[in-house]
Amino acid sequence: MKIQELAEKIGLSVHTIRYYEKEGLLDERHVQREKNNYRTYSDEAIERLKLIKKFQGIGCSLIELKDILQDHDTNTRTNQQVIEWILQKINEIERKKEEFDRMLETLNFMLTYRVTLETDPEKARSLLAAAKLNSGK
Amino acid sequence: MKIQELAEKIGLSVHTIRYYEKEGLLDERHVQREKNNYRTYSDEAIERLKLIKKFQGIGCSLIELKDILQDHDTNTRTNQQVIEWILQKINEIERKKEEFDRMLETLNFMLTYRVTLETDPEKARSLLAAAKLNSGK
DNA sequence: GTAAACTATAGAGTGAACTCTAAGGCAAGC
DNA sequence: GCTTGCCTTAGAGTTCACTCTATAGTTTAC
Repeated sequence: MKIQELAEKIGLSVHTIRYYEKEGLLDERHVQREKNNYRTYSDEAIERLKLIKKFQGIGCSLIELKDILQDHDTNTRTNQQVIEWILQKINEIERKKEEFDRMLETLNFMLTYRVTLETDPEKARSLLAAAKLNSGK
Repeated sequence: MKIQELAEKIGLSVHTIRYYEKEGLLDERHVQREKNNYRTYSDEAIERLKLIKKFQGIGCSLIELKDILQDHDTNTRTNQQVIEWILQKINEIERKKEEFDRMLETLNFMLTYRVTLETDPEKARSLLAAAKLNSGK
């Protein structure tokens, strides 16, 4: 498939896809050239780009991904190093999930405050005051 | 308290704190000027900056935060709009948590693959092949 | 009283990840 | 065969969130 088709399939711009290639995130398994110099993408390219998007979603940089996503036979990283990285990422995500839970609590309080403000501003202020006392503990 | 003390307390640089002020994330409740033009920060500034850090951790931009964190009496946003924003954020976080769970699955698979590769490369390749079949379903 | 350490400002520089532009080559439809 | 649209490249521009520099004024410690 050609670049635009791929772009539409995965929701990236053609610019971004070419940029990722330039940054070394795609290799010959994902993209080849035709006689006219046009890029042709394999189905593996779809999977690869989806994986990149996933990893980006959890806050990985492109450089990090480049290092890690390379096949085991290219030896910029040893298998042990990759295992270390994966374990670390798993840990990071666990911690982020906890952070999200704390954030949900904060947002829920903000919501209660704002909703109360609509109907009973007096009560809202007392909620705020109570929260301040709690935070100061 | 002066800027450096605040910076040390919350783990930001003095540059960043001044930058946040310039971007409208702090107001007179958080920072005032002394006769010598030095900034003095209230305890509320600590809370505010901690909150900003929290929100940043879940991927909010500073512009977004500026809009939302302003007190209800400043009317760039109505209370209803803020409530909408909070509900949307809660939703976003719930979805992100799901994404994290899927990501953990992916990472766990990658880990299994890499660990297997250490001891039994043949088996590792069959894991990969099985995964490809599954992804194509 | 002077040197070191802090404060202020304006504005330049950085790095990541795009995003867009210009200038040209190929391809498909009429 | 020509227009429209997609493809190529190199490289410039953008945005975000800092981060740093230069220059100058103020405060503190000895």
